[in-house]
Amino acid sequence: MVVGVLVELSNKNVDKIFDYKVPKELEEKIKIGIRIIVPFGRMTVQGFVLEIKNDDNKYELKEIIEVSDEDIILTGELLELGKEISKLTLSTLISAYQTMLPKALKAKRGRVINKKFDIYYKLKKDISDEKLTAKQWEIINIILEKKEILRSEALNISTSALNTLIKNDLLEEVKKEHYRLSYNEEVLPKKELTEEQKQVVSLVDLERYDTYLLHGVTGSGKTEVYMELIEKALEKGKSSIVLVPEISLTPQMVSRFQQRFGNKIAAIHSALSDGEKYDEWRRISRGEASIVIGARSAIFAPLKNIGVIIIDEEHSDSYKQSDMNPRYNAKDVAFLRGKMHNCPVILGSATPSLETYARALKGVYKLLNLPHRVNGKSLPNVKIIDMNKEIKFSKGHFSKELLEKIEERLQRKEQCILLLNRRGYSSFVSCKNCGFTFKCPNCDITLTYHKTSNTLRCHYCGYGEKTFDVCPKCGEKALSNLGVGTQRVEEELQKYFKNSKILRMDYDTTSKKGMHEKMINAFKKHEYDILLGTQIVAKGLDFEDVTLVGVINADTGLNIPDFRSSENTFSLLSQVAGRSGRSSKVGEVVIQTFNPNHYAIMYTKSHDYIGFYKEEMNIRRALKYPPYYYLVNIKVSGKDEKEILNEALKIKRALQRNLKSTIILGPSSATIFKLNNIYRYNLVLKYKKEDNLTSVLEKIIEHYKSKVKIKIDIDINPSQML
DNA sequence: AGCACGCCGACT
DNA sequence: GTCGGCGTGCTC
Repeated sequence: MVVGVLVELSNKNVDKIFDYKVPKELEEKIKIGIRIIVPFGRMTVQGFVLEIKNDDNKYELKEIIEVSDEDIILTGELLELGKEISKLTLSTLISAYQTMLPKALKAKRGRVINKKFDIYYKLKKDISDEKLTAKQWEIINIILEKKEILRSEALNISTSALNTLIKNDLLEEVKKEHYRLSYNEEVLPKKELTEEQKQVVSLVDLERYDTYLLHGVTGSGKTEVYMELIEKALEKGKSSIVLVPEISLTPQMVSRFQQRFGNKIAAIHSALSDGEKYDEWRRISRGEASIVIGARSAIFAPLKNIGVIIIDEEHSDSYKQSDMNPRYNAKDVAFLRGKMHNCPVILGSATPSLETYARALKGVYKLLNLPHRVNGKSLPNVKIIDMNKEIKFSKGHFSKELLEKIEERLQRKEQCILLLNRRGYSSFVSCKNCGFTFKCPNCDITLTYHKTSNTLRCHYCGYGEKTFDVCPKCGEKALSNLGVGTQRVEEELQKYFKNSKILRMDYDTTSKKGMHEKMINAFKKHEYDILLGTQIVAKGLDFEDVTLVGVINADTGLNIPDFRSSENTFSLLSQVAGRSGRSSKVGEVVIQTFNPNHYAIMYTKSHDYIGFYKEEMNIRRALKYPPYYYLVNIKVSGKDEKEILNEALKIKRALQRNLKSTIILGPSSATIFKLNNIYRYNLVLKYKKEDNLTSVLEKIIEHYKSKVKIKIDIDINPSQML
């Protein structure tokens, strides 16, 4: 027997199948999709069996050393998906398979994560004639009652009694696999759907592949629609996948699914340990869990017979993996799986991405609308405050009006959410005398001030240094904090409202495991009056008593050098506005901005997605951006600045020679030009239709695959252009 | 990835 | 004359 093996090394040079002989005694363990260990060059590596073939002895083959698994890891569908992803993203096949699997199942040497077993004992024979001590009876009685006893429970009664029973051959050992996570089986009765929701559900055909866009305003009950569709699929014996942008940020969503579907769900999030992820994966693969909720990678859940795939907050850029290969989009994978399983894919959002909405208008996706909030509640009233006028009166970050409205809520014992948009802008230290700012010596990034540790830190490479008293450039004692940090705003806020309880939620306070959920629960229980935070507070939270949402600085996101900055700002503002007035009380939103006439802000005021869409589409058309054009980003990076630029220019010329209708921009230095002492140039391609694009890009990859000094990263349909 | 092969500069 | 620099190529 000969097997075709894909080895663990992610390198274009070994991105192919290597043949190995299988020793007779291992033959019966061999299946397509399991992992094996093979000698490779002078190394020993793990790999996946992708082919089983007959001995054709073309040349001397090495033998495989060991079979690593009992069960198949890569099933037929996953094998197929990996091939598609590798083609779509121009990445190695092995990198595609590796991203599809939990860490414990990746082909890799090192720490092995094992299944966990519980040991039980049951009776081996009739014990009626046996003479037993009191302690032994205690153990036996439990077995008689429950048929078996957990080893640890028996040990608790008496170690020696248990050992005697085992020695006398009365007990039989039973091993049962133990999952590291457990779910509550209890479910709550489901909510009755509104007419609008019922209508939407009825329009989805669960018997065939199609993509639907569920465009529902905040508070319109999209989640109820998802759950109904999942239930319908479940009735047909089918499973489902629900993707959420950042599952650790949406514990409320998970608990709602848990309450409806009990232990049929498997929630995969980054807070799980590797062992827990491994267990969840196997529960899914064995069909013990049929509803998978998770972030991007959950799209690869090894479910059989999928009935519906749901992508919530579909506009979120977290569905695109942009930091490493394969640079895939979970939405594309969802379409592939939808086709394979012949089931619908539902994209849900209050503010769909322009690409998605354009396709829905063209009829490529079916458009479903939920234009109203449930129970006849209206969207909150949005007030825009021009901070240009305000700045003369206030010294801090708050307008008079926002402060008054917060005060009102405090009086009425209602709650507020305040958003500090820190994206692309955080607190940095600069010299008032000479303008000097601290930058990272490895990256080209302004260092961020961290008050707790009194250090300046680089957010990209982690570099840190102690803060100075005097400016290192001019020697003046004129250093000051600029920019807005959540900590500073919190202090300011506390000064205005001495007796209020403020909860600050940002990356620093929520990075500890479980903290995020704890904070949300505490706020829900009204242990705090004001929730102040970054993006985190904008996402899908549902608090009854929140009647005011304040946006402290709506503008920062607009200044990011990315063609999607308006879209992202509109989306963020709309999302956070949607947190207000979700129950019986009327909600209000206050947006502070220095650009009160910017369309992204104006359309937020009128809750007018369509208006925003039309205006933004005009800009995209004029500037030749998606959805009118497709983009490809080619990153050329390396240690030698001149050499990198030269190579980038060479690539540009090669592209110009081979592509007819593509616009080629650059090379331009990346937004972060120097990162960890590596220089980066970007080439951007814009095209509508270019038949031989893939083959041209493949040639470039091929040409650079063995060059150590120059790295080429290609991102097709990039989510951001940084 | 890791390791050998191989072809040019400064030395016991 | 040799040691060792690392650029290039190969791994069933």
